[in-house]
Amino acid sequence: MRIGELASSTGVSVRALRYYEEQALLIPGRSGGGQRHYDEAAVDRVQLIQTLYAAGLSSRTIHDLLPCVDAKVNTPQSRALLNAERDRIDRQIDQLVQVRARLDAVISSSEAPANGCAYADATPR
Amino acid sequence: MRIGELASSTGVSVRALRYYEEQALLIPGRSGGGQRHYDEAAVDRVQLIQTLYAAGLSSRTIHDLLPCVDAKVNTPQSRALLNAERDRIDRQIDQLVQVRARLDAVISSSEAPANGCAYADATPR
DNA sequence: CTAGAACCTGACGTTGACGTGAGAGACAAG
DNA sequence: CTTGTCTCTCACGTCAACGTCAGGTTCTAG
Repeated sequence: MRIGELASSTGVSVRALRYYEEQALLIPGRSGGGQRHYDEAAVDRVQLIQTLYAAGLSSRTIHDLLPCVDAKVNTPQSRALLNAERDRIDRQIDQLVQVRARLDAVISSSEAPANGCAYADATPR
Repeated sequence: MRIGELASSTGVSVRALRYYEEQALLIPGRSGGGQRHYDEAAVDRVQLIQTLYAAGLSSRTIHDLLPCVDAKVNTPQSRALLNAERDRIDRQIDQLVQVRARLDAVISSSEAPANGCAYADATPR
């Protein structure tokens, strides 16, 4: 499949796919006149990349981790990287849980009907 | 206290504190010659701001939410914003938990001693 | 009063993950 | 063969949360 089809079937932009190649995350083949050609597996790969980006990983980290996720290479460096990222995500989850709890506290107190909360006028910017 | 003391007692940079003021997150008083002057409560406020930034909230969102967290105002708009951010954080946590699980799977399989994992040569960039 | 540290206001630089044209080539349909 | 759509490669623009440098001012210790 060509880049446009992969883009529409994954929901990411054509520009993003070219960027992934630039970052060596997803290297397509080339057909005759130089157009990119992706196989079916690219769909899952793109979705994995998007998931990792959404988890806050950088292109560099994703590039280093993908071979591990593919379970093809396994070096001391890659294990260290995996553990480091796992710990980072762990801390990030803790942070988010704390913030969520704080927001929940504000929400429940503000949604309690007769708790004396005053309505202020909106202050648009 | 002046900006330098607040900076060192919170761990954020002087530049960041000026930026917070620019974003209307923390407005200090001014002394005579125009120097910023913060009260003690500013320390907690700065730490709250940092926490919210760490949770991925934007300056704009934090600006809109701070009055709610202060529990002083309570409008339909603010409640909608609170719920929206809470849901966003919820989804973000889900994402992170999934990625963590995936990394854990890779880690446990790669750390299993005799599983036939091959050592590849490092591919530095 | 004076030196030096801390502070002030612009204003441009940085980083990452793309967005957005510009100008030209590739490819399927008729 | 032509037209239209898709694709190509530069290459500059964007946005957020600051970093950093310049040139000038304010405050504090001695």
